[in-house]
Amino acid sequence: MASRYDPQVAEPKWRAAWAAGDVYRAKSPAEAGDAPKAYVLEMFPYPSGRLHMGHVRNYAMGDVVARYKRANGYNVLHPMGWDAFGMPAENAAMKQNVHPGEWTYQNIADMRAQFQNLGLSLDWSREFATCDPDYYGDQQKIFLRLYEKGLVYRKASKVNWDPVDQTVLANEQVIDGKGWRSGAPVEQRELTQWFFRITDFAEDLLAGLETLERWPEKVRTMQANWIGRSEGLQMRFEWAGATPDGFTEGVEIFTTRPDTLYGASFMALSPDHPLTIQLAEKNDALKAFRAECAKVGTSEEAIEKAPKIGFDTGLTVKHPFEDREIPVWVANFVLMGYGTGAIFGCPAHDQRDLDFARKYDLPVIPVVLPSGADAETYEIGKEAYTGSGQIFNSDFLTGKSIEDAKAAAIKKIDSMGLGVRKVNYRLRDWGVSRQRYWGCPIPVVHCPDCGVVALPESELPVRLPEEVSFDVPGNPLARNEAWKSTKCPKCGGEATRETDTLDTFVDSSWYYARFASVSDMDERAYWLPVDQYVGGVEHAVLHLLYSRFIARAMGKIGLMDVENGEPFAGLFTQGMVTHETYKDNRGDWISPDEVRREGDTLIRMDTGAPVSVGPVEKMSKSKRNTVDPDMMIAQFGADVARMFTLSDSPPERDVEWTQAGVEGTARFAQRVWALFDALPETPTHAPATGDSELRRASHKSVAAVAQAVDEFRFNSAVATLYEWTNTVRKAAETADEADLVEACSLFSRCLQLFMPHLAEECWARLGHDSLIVHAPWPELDESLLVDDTITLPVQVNGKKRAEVQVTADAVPQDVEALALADPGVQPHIDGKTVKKVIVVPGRIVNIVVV
RNA sequence: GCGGGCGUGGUGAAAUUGGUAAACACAGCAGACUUAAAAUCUGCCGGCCGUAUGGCCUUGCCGGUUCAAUCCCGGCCGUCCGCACCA
Repeated sequence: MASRYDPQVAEPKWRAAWAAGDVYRAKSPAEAGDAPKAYVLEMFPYPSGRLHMGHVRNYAMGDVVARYKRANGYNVLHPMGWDAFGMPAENAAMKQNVHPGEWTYQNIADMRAQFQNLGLSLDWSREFATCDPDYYGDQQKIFLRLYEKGLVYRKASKVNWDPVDQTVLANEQVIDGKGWRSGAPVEQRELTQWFFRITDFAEDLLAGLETLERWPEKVRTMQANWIGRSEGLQMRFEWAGATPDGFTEGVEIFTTRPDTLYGASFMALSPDHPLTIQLAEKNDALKAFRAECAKVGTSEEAIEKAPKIGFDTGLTVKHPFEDREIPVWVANFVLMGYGTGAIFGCPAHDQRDLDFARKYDLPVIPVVLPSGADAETYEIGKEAYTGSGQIFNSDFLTGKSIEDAKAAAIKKIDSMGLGVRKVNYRLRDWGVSRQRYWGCPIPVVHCPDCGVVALPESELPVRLPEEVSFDVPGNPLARNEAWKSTKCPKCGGEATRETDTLDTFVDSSWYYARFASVSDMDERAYWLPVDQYVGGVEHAVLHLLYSRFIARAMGKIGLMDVENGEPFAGLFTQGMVTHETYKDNRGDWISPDEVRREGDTLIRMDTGAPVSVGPVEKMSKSKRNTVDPDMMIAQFGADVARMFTLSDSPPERDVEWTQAGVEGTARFAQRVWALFDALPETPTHAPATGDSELRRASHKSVAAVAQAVDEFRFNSAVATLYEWTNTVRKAAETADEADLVEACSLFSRCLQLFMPHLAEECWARLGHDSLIVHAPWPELDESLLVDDTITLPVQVNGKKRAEVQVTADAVPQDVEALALADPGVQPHIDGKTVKKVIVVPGRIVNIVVV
């Protein structure tokens, strides 16, 4: 009597066996001996309290790699922990009047239980949460050492202020002018903040991208653009007329187009330029103009639509090469944050400058001549010319190419002592101060006598106070007088603690090193870098850039040592899990489990109201199109849920969760079991010999699965498993027992990567006492991977007309003769001239006739 | 505006990267088993013509290179993503 596979019975049983054997614990370098190491890591989760399908897919992918590496003899580190600081805990505290720590640790307990139900091959012995004092205490140590090295500093600056979360945001965390978490329009505020000197590493972070061969091109491009290197000239324009106080030297500008200096027709200062601010103090009209500029929002649309406006200061500067004066304006499109906050305008060859010049009737002087244009008649209309060409109207630069002219202009300016070649970066230093409670306290104190004083390491960790209230908005630490008041470590006098906490992205930028070892650098050096990192693209310039920076910075203070400073040697960015969306006739979002299909239409289960199907979108609470992993595990088992997230789409692409699809995967699990169930009671493990179709198919399938997994093509690996199952089922009736048992043995070891519980069940059914997780990856019989005879398609003028059977080593002449004689080919070449016959050995024959 | 990706059956997709387009799966259709349903199994399943052997067409559109193009080149169209007043 055939039995059904019951995941509800089998899965807990095997998880218990794995736990009892502690089978996923990473070995120490000494225990590992000669085995190579493999550090496989998925981006650790925020403990929101609920697992979602995106987690399942993410961790299932990492698990395939970890299991594959383990089977191939690697010493694998595959840890799990929690990115546990952050706003949601404080929001919960405000809403539910619960301590953020209590809320967080409860969520961690809940999610850990959910994770454990997935049967992932995780080493839980290294688990930690970033809100553990042990962890953030070490982070404070890192902070202090970076401070000592000058890689951390404090300065007053305009910062992005999120009015909803009531905190500062880093540039990377402002998306379209809105806070990345709250979605609220970000305001500019002047605050004294802590910064990490990431710009010190701009060049290195950019150069390092070249070495990351196992990273997606897309992510590398995004980071390169974010770092935004540009080469140019930084130079000074000297005053022609009046000289403002404090600016006797002139005005510094940065340009990437020194070749167009002869086209300069105005200079523009940022509204926030120190000179502008100084002038505005004595000039009400300019003051009003600055206020006008400040009114324009920071949102994408606002900037896009903002008209270019300017204010003539009445000041003039000298052209460096010519005897002429250039007016100095203030213009709203010049940013204080880039270059020097001042530019020279060359309207002919820059669209913004042209728009500005046309509006204020400033000269437009073309100096780059497109090839084919006539220098006498060439004019600029509404569009600036930014293409290639030859320099003209430019004295000593005339006739040169743009590149040559740039070099010549820089050389000349340099020799005149007015400026130097300069590389500028778009990247800004990383502002890490956050005015929040639930984060890592910054370990310094403010002393009225000594100023900012770093705490000695012996006083770490600086713990968060337990007593905390969220009755009023703002930072609870700032009004916690008992916690704030302390002694200055330098003079012993009364002092107050720093109340800013660190951006939670600091927590996540070194956690992978903490998994490798708590303090022992030897083990950190052994495990790092992470060999395979898996996570979402949304961190392309946030977490992934910060981590690359911190890895380098920690290298400087002796706490990390990785080649090229790169913490992640391989990166894979996975797609999301999506689902159809549903709305009822009132326009409310409906959850999939409230919807029932009746014939061709969908209705609400409770009211019977019609339901309309919307677009397939990322699973989200707001659209209510989520599917709960726990429910899926209860219904189908963890193996099926995991398998399905990998089966239908390439891993980097989104996968649509469908009920029918999961049911298909569940049927597959049953077919697999039926196959093993039908084996003899005690299968004999006589070595399989010979070259039966089944053996050939099986060995080829193992090779195909291995290759697909190597290349992160899990959907293809799954398709191979499906196809292989069909083959074995068809062969089962007639196959030799040894061949059949061998096929099942090979199959179960491949299946283990995707459906580990079922694979264990199958392995046990084959009569093994040991666990399949200890089974090595199968050795292949190479001779079975190549066929003795092959079928070649025969084309006539590119159209397939027949097939011929040939031996694998047949010489082209024989193949050609066979093809020409084939009855299927004959009618198509009869009466025509065979011009040429192309024989591609092992591939195809093409006969060209006229 | 700049940069990048993608476009293949009703659907998700595959194609050893120049060599038989549509593997595998979902949905659908037909049949077997069943009193019936579910489950399971078998067959069909890109389009057009044809009872059929078979023929013609087909990888967003147009063109090119080649014996041969989903793959390479040029030009369009659509779509998604990233960046964006960065001098």
